[in-house]
Amino acid sequence: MSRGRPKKFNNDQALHDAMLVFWRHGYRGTALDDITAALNINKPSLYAAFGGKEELFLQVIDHYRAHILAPIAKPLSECSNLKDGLRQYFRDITKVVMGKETPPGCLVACMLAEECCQTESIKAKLAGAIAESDRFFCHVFEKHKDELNPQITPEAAAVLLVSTLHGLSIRARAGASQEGIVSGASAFLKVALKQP
Amino acid sequence: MSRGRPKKFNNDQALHDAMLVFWRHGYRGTALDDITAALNINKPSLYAAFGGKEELFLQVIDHYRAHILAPIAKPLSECSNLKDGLRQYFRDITKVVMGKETPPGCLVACMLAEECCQTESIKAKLAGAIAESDRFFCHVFEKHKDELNPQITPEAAAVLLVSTLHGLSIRARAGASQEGIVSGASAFLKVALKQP
DNA sequence: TGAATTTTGTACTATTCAGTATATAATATG
DNA sequence: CATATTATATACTGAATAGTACAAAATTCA
Repeated sequence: MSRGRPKKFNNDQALHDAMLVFWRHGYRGTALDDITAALNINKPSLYAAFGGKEELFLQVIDHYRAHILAPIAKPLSECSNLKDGLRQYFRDITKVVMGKETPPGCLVACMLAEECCQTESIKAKLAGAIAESDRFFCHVFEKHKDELNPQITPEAAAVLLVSTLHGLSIRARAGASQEGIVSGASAFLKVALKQP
Repeated sequence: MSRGRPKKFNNDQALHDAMLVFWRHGYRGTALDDITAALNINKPSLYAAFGGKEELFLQVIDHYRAHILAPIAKPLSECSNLKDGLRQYFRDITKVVMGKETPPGCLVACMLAEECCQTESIKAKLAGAIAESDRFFCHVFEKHKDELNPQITPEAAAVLLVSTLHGLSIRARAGASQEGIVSGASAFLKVALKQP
């Protein structure tokens, strides 16, 4: 064990809990005291571990992408059949968007709407996350181009998919029913894939 | 003329200017001092005319819907041809979403992402705005059902359209290029309408 | 055991912000 | 002209908030 008084919290768990607070209350709507209360730690500990509010938030976004988005995306990148792969993906991602186990909506989308015009580093990080989502889905659609509606390119389909999910996030944020979210998601599936 | 000292500002113009401030900086990100500075009035005047921050914001949303959204929607509700009507609508609405003359994104969508879990009255007002958009587009699609992709119902098409625009708002908020926004919008048009 | 080291806990500071009290200015009416 | 009335301007208050100073606690190592 290293020297000095032992830490009473785990950095990764703390990041996860902080994520949930930001996710629910937004960046501006979250006070650092809300976070220290949720994590049951003190402010100096928070600052020592993560830096100030802005730096903490940037790390929260990384955590979100690695621990919430990536596991859902992985099966899609490995699927042999686009239709089934997307179905599974939408099942998983709408569960997140609807906010049954986590706060509603996509964290990236919601925080971007709020904070984009305020803090440049946050805008850049969130914009980067969207760009990577675009690239990911574009790659998936290129790989399965034969299953795509021939009216649209893989690039456009990726933008449409990501935008649809972000729009559904807004809707979930408004308290939309499960039906509303699912109907939007399945509408995308129906029109974006080539019909047999 | 009425008795007493005359007002130095016009309520509607003030609402418009306040809208622009909220639109750019968000609800939490806007200080009342930002608004009084932009309108060149004092806080007691603001309170006398509109009430506190929350009440002012609710009126700003009404103003936005009446003066930004409604004029764009009107031609669509009167068009005889869905394809051309939607094309015109997307031309107009993407101009707003891209934020050339106004701040980027849809005000309703962006403020909902930010403030939904905080202030119940604001959430209700914004959720109501989305519900009305849904109804509007659903009505339009029902009227022109013959032009719609038969894979989807008018209800689902309306949810998909509104969600797509909200998602593109997020994207615009991230600083997306005009191409990115337009490609998403035209992708919707290509897949949502019946192909000739 | 005692010094060095790292984290924790408490208390504090400076700033920002929503909302208000009070006084003053400008107009209409009698 | 005097009074009532309405709006403006300045200054203030109390609460919240990001960030920090400093001392106490807990651990390792010599």
